[in-house]
Amino acid sequence: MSEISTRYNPAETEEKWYRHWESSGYFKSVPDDREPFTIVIPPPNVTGVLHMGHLLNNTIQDILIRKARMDGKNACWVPGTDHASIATEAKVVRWLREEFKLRKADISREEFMQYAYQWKDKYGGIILQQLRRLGASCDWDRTAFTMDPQYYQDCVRMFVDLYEKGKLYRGLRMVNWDPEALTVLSNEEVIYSEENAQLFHLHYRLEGGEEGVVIATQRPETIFADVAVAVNPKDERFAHLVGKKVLIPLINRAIPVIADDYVDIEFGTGALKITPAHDPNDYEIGQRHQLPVIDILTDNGYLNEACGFEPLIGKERFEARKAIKPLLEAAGVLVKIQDYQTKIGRSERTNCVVEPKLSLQWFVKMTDLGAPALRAVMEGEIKFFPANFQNLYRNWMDNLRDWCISRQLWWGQRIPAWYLKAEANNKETAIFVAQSAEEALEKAKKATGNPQLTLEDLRQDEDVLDTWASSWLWPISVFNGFAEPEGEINYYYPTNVLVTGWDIIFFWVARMIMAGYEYKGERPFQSVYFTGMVRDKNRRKMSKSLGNSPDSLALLDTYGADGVRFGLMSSAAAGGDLIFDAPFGADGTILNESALCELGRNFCNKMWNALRLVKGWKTIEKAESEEILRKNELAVRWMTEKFQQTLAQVEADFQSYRLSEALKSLHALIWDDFCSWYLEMIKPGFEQPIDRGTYTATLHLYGNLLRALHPFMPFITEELWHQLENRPAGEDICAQSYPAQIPADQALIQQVESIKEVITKIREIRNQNQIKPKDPLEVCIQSSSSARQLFELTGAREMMEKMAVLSSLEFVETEPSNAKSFISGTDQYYVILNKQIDVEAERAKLTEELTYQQGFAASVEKKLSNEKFVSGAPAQVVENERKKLADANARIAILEESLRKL
RNA sequence: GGGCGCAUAGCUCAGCUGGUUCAGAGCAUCUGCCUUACAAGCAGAGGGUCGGAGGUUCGAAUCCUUCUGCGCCCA
Repeated sequence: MSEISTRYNPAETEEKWYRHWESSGYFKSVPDDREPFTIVIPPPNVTGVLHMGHLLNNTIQDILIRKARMDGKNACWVPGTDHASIATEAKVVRWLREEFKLRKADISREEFMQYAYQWKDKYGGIILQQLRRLGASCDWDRTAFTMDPQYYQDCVRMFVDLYEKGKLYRGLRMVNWDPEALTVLSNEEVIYSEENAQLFHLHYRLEGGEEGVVIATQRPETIFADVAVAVNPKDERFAHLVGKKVLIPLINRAIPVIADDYVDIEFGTGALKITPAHDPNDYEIGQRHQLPVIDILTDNGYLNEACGFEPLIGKERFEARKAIKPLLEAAGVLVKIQDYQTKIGRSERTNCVVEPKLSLQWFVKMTDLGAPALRAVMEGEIKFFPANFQNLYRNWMDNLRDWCISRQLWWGQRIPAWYLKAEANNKETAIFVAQSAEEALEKAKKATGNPQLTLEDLRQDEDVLDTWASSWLWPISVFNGFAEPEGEINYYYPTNVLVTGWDIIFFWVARMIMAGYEYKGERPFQSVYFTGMVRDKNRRKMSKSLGNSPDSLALLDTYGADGVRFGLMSSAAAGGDLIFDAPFGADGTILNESALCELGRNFCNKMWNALRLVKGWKTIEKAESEEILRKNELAVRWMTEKFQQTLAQVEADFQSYRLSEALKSLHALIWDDFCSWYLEMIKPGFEQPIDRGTYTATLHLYGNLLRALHPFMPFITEELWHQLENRPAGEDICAQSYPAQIPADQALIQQVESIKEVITKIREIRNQNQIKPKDPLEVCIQSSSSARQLFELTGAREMMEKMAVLSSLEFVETEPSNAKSFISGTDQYYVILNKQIDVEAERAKLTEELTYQQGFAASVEKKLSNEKFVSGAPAQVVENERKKLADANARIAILEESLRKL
């Protein structure tokens, strides 16, 4: 035994087993006659690295897929990566600058794409290697990428299809504009945070008079784009001004005063300048009142000619804000400046303040797409875990706005729309949306009636698709469902469950549901398991930029994949955030440590040492005595039933995706029931052998535990599975079936629980009286029918004698002297002590217990004497109460008797 | 401003359909053990008015109302 280390070494085993599993083809899936169980991975960014969120998310998927595999299903977990248009493009741009001293503007689109693919080939897919370290049992042959030629083609096909169905249009809309990256941003890419800002109070003079109105604005440089001043129609202060005109300071352009409910009477001065080109709300108000739009900013955020105020033309927006202040003061219109806090949106990538901008973009009409997607979730066709995410989902689906899917980037699927070169940029009237340039040309020839047109006369839209507008096709496209709708997608689709963070419920989950119904007429997945966010001790979301996230690979090194998986899962209820406990060092940097993962590592050690114990036993054919045999047989019976009891719980937990609960049940079963109780029950004396029957049964039980745990902790279970017994080739645990469920014998479990309770109470008395664990004790049992019944269970007496270390265990009619007593159930036990009992202390203890029992009995009696309870409550509940009362009364009788004798 | 959620032991959280598997787990704390698999361990213990108040019910941590204190999403 000395040759086996007392510590489990994950580094040695994990790589070995992963390689073995992969080369054995266990993770591969091809359609067959088994029931499929499909998961598509939420594709991580192709150039991303494994972070804590990935660890959690992919551990959950792996647990589900391994369980399904062991359940005999055709388990298929499709891995892949997302091209992550804006994030990757930003990285490529930086790489070009740093490695090649190139700016994006210096090279052609084609050259840029070549570099981008180079970058992708070099750094892409690292994360997929890292997922292997975690144990992820993906079918790697199916690895997909959202920019694969086939996937690209599906996006084009989708675009053309939506356009032809009238569900896609090109239009001028308010969008989030990043003036530095020069692209539209999705809402998700805009990070809002509280910042200090200033509220300028400006006086707008009434046309032809001195009176006027004071408005409050945070952006005085945009006054040149004002087209109105709005007040609330209920605001009496300004009622007389509505319909009149006021003059914009500095340029004295006249604009109307209008009334609109949007204006908050309480905020600022109650009067709001309306600047449709530079504020989304103002734009909507402008639309309502048919006001013009004056755009005074260039794409990179400089004031343009349209502002009509010479001194500021060509100034950057924030420069202009500084510059305008003295000018306003000089003009006598600056009433005051007020500091205040407001939410400012910045670009996730460039940290540049996002500019609302009116821009010509492609939009998907959401109303038609949203209806079936909302219905599916509300009617439970797609189930959410936890269910209350339905509310969040509905809230968003009820307020759908058209989806801007064009991005001014190169890295992505280029929008398949062509325009006539003869028409000016962004002024196109003729749009040809087609699968290819050639098709577009045909359409153009027809539409224009000009057969002389050539490809040279056409210009393709410069923009690419929003990343989500490709990833919403993921569950369909990874099975080539567009090109081969009758192919294997018919087998794998709809997928079984999607596992993802709730933060992308709108961006991805909702849209996949829409795409599913649009293109397959069917839900893309049966269930969605929402994971929580992994947060640090201060409840901040772990992120690279905050530097509060441990290095996930370092964690895997320190605790092993199983240790990390356990640490994450043991406290990650579905939807609940996970407060990860990695502490910070003195210098404020995150330490790659975790008490949670330590628990997982300790658990591995525990199982490892259980193996060392069991494998160290010598066996003999027959137990040395009948007593040992009876004890061991009871232990095996009990452990078998206990296993079944927990297994039923685990299966139920899997049904409702309560994976943390399932893991905790298995942890308790293995650590407490199996190691602390069962192994101690059957453990032979020092250097003593164990009977073969018990030994074989123990190996079998141990194997069952390993199989039940395997989905959660795949590596150590595989290692122990093979250490436990010599297995023929191919008998790997990951290809075993999950243990079969058989109803557990609850009565037997209850009887052994009673025995364990007595053992624990004897140990407690040992502790209190400083008796060494190995000193044998004499214990007497007050004779009663219930006590005799308990010990009629074969092996019960022997089990108690061993576990409590007793020299004798006898029934008595009268209380022995010099004994400490305790009550278990309704029976009294006496532990004989070779010393004088402190009578007063004993009396006090008994009296306290008696008082409690009497109070308890009284409360139960009161309940039972309530006619409404007896007639109203279910019979089982009433019966339970009667039993409680009877037991309490029995205990009271024992206590009173004991007190009398003292 | 609109919506959603949370409050249970010192900490982090379970607690599913209202009822003895209802007041739980892990960590932390305390006591005793280097016991022959494991000190990354073993045997025990203490600790809570389930945020406050009211209501429904035979019965409430659980359902309803309200207050307080915190999150989050959307505008």
